[in-house]
Amino acid sequence: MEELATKYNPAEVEEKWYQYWDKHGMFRSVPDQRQPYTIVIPPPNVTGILHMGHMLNNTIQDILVRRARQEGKNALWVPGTDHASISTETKVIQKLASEGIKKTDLTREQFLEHAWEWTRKHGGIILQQLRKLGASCDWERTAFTMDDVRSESVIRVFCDLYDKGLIYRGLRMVNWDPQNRTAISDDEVFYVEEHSKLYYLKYYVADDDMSGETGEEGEVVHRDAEGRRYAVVATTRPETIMGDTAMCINPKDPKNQWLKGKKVIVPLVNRVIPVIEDRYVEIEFGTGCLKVTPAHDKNDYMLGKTHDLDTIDIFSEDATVLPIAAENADGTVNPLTEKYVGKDRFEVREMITKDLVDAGLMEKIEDYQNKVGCSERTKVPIEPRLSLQWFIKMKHFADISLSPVMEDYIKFVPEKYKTTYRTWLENIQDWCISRQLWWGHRIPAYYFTDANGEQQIVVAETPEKALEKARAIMPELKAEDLRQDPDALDTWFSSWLWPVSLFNGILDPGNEEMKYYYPTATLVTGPDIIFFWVARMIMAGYEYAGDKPFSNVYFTGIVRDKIGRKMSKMLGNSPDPIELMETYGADGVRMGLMLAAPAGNDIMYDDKLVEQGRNFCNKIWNAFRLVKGWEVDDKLEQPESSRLAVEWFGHKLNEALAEMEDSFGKFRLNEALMVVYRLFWDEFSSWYLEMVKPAYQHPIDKATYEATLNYFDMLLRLLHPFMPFITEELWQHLAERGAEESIMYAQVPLAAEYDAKKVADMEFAKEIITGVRGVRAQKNIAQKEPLQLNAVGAVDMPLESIVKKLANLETLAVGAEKDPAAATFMVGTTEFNVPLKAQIDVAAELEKLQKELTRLQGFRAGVEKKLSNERFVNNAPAAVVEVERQKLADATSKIENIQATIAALK
RNA sequence: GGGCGCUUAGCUCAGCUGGUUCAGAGCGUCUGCCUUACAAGCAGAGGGUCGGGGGUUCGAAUCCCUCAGCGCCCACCA
Repeated sequence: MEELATKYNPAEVEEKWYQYWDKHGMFRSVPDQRQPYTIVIPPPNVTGILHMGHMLNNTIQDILVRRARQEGKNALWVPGTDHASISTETKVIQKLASEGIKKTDLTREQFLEHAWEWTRKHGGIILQQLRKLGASCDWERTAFTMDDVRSESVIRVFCDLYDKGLIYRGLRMVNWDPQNRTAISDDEVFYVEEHSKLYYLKYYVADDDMSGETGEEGEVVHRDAEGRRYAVVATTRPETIMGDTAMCINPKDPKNQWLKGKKVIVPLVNRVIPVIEDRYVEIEFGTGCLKVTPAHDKNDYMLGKTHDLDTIDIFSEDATVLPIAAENADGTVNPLTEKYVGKDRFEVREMITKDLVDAGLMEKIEDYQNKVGCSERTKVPIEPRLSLQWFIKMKHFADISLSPVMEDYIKFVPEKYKTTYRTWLENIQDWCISRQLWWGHRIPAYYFTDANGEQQIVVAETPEKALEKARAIMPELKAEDLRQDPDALDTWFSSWLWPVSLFNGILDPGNEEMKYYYPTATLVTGPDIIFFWVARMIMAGYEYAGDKPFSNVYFTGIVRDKIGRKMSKMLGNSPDPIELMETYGADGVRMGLMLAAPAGNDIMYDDKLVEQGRNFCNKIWNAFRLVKGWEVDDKLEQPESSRLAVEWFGHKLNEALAEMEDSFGKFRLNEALMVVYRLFWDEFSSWYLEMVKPAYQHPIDKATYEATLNYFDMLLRLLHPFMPFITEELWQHLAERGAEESIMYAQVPLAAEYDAKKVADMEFAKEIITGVRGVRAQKNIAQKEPLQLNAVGAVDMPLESIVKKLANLETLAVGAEKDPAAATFMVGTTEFNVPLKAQIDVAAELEKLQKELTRLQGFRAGVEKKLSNERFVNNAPAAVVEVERQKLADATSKIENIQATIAALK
């Protein structure tokens, strides 16, 4: 074997083994007799690049998949990407803009060609980056939400739900970006603090009889010089008065009781509108009177629906036809507004304010600080507008998806998200699935005008089928008379089918792959998309595959920087994952992330973590160098100490195996990692290897050597899911391996029974060794210098040979007398002493003993107090009382021992 | 405003169906070591009245109440 460097060099190793695995099809899975273990990747944006969140998420998935493989399961991890309609379309628009091309200058087909080109150019980078991380995906199965199977699945599901009556077209208040002339999602709206005005407008009472001279107690009645009564409404948007269709008061508002049942006149517009009552209105805000403009405000729209109000849109060209065509939805007002027509909304605000003041209809204007929703992309204030959108009725889906999670048929980790899930389902709203975008799956709805001049809609998978359906209504219809809906579907409408569509379960229900791989085992994702994605996959899973899509959902945390801020481009606080892997190795990065990542907890990223990971790689590497450097002598007899060490580590290993199995079962991957980390570093390297290590340039016996290689092999297998590269490298070096062997398929050992007594015996021995080392450190005695050790009184010493070796003792005497001239330490109730050639520092020794004595006396007093409490002795279980008695006895014996030592020293 | 959760060593977190696994782990800190596997290391050491207060109990980090601080989600004041 070639000489191994003292430092592990990940770069050389990682590339080599990834290609080896890939070349030999080791990630490939096809159905067979084994139990399946399936994970579908949360598809990253096709044009995205790897960030720290991906690193964490995909490391977890890889660990689960690799572990399952080593448990003998047929593990499959399906990769793929998401077309991410909004973000991709935005990027393409930006790119075109940089070339001086506007989206509106292009036809749909031309634009989509640009989008596909963009996707081809940038797509798949992220999948390449996942390979660097070691992701063991079955790349032959790589899917894309807009490839043929997935697209057809989406369209089929849309048609199916439409036929089932679960999809409908309805009005919805959208966030309209007047500059881009498109609706944007709530997530793309950001709020900015703005200095604005609060306008107090006069709404005169219609047909006022001017009665009620003072009004009731607490009422606030405004009157003008002629005695006519009016209400005052506070608004930040006076220009919308043209869309007012009601005024609203809180029925419990004492100030405005007199307005109940009245009608009022919209200032300037002179339209008569009713006064309605709704508890939604804040009594304390402004005057307690709210103008209601259902077409231009979300809440007003809700009020309008509840109270059956008219809707007047002041922006669309024809206020009665919805939705508004994009070309006249640029924020200018429509002919309904008479003198203001064609003017921009902000210009209109100024004009109307002046007109109101001139007409004496403005009570007052106050300065006001409020938040205005703006488009993330164009930065202009968004305009809430009504438009026709496509919706899915969610009641049915909520009904089928609640109990599986609540009853743990689908298990959430951590469990707290069950509550979040339930709350959402219980208050579910219909899902708006149309987006005013081109990039995505185009809605398969087709419009035409029938013989009566009425608009008709048909929904079908292809234009041909749509024409067929349309001709059933209007036989003479031609293909060109059919107009397809221009909108695309919400990206989540393809994502929610992902676990089913990946196995072609939509187009070919009940196929062999579906039967074998579905339901999948575990979904690994962030809690931020529990509604957008997780819940909806559960719905679609039941609707289209008749069962849950996955058995477990592991919610990861968010990767933050070390002071708790989210990683973001703007802050520049996110390390580049690729650079990180180049610096610390993929294994080091994986390990560092996992150490700090309990399920559902955010992780505070710090370079220290990946440093620890890298250091651990190096530790493994060097332990391997030691073991592989040993000369074996077949004739050499196994020393007693080695025999005992080998026996002990077998028990220790099984103890750790049981802990790891438990941790994996609970998805506590960081704990499983910590167990194996300590097993390798502390128990194996620091203790075991030191126990069996032959003297310098001496050979080792065969039995010990082979046992050690075997343990090393087992440890590498246990570590492999966390650190795939270094473990493969060393596993291959550890023994002669076949041409297509891999640790990926080396089975992880199952936890067997172990003897806790043997483990405890070693702990006792270790404490003695540590005690001697402590004496050496204190007295400045080199490890090379052999010492004598005496145990005072009788004590069982089954691991004497190991203690002698590691503590470097020439003698270990049991049953010795106290020695005032020796350095002492206690292990349990046994006192040990090390006779010293040099004079010991009596004063220092006394001080140390006195301190310990004081502590023990305090401890004993506490126990005595407890035991003298009758209620404790009578009420506590016998076992607990017995434990206390034992504590008392131990403490007493220790105290006597120390007192004797003190006396002897004096 | 509605809901959920958190507060334990300098940092990140376990422990929370009450009682020797009850005060733990990793990292960091301090001291001494370049001891031929590893200074990305070895050996040793120190460090917390479990956010404050009250209660239940023989017994509370663990259960209940309350106060303070922090975080997340949802709905957002015209």
